[in-house]
Amino acid sequence: MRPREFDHDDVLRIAFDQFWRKGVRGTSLSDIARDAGVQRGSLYNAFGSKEALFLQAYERYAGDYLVALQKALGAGSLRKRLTAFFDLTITNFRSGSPPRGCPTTRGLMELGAAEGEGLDEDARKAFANLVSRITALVQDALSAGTERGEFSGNPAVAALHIVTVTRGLAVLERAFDDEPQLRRIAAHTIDLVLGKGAR
Amino acid sequence: MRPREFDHDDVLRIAFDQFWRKGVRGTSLSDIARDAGVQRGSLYNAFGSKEALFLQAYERYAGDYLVALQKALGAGSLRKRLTAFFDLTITNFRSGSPPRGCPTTRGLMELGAAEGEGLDEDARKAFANLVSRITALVQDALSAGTERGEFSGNPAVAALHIVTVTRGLAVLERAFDDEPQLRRIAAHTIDLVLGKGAR
DNA sequence: GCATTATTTGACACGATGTCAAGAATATGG
DNA sequence: CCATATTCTTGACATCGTGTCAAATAATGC
Repeated sequence: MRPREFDHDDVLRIAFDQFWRKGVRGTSLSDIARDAGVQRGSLYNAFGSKEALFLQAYERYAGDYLVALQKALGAGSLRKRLTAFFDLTITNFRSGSPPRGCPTTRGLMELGAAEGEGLDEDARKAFANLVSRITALVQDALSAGTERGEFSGNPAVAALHIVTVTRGLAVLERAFDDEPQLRRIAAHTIDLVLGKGAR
Repeated sequence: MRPREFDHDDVLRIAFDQFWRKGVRGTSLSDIARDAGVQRGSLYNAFGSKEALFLQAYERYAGDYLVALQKALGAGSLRKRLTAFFDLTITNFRSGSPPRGCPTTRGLMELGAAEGEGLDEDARKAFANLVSRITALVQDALSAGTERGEFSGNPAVAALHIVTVTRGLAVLERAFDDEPQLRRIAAHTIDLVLGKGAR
């Protein structure tokens, strides 16, 4: 067995950074190989394909992201927790270098574009998995809020609605580049969910 | 002046159909040229680039779509109108051939992927324009509902929230392929907005 | 009829993905 | 301690897609 000459995780991080900055489509394996100081063929040997590499890089990121979400959703009043959740989401869209946006959502939409080709299905499942886990976190927070009387609806469908809004924000972000507007929508959503909206 | 040997609109329709079915990335100009019985070079001459062709094909479609939306949002009680709006949106995701989803959202996310390249900006504006027009339609419906006492919030931010949910649904659609779930989220959103939710 | 102008056509350059065979480096077994 | 097997690396190659260009072509206006 010949040992690998590069660090698996380093490459995933470098790849994710490139995908984030230039999009999946706009990033070539040559770019990543150059940045990582690895031969292009080695990447194919280690990861299989560009899509497979993206998925692995993305799952790495998703793990970190979920930890941060869990933290944001676990402290303070329900309103505070939801506010922190949206805040983290929106901040995440706009941190780092342009062109901004949600790497997950963008990547998924790009990958899913091709016609049923196997890995397409893997991408779908990976994303569905992340959405489900986020939804579960939100649902837990709402359930806890229910016990404390801060929320009195159906946590399951309410959580799904909230996650839907965050995905919608990821799309609007790319259209408007208007952070205050995103935050207004987020605040309005929280008001609606908690029933303290001006209606 | 030598006359064009193909019909401009026909090509836009054929192109949009291909983009819809295979995604922007998955469709080559050769595909479109073959389908349209036109030489690839002629497409470049007439439309400039793949992105420009997509944008034109997309604007064609957006026009039709807005007409349908206007119709859906103009009849009956506010609840009926919003229901028709979401219904049209979700049905639109799932009509036609796989891989389904919202052509607008998908296309935009794909196009925006590349790093600031000029046309990127055009795409952003085109999409922002569509979102703004949809939002205006929803806002009008809400305003009318306000006068009739069916709605008592801020139509501007409420409309934006509703449109955000539809964009979120477009994303979730690609992850779950679960129409009833989308409809549940839509119904819940309407309940929240109209204040008749179980909360 | 002729020049003008726009379209068509085919060839070309370039870059990206993915494959492959041959070479190189290490671990394992004798 | 050496030989072999196994894996990684490397560079070449095939294929496809975008976009450009010059030459050929076909109407239109004078």
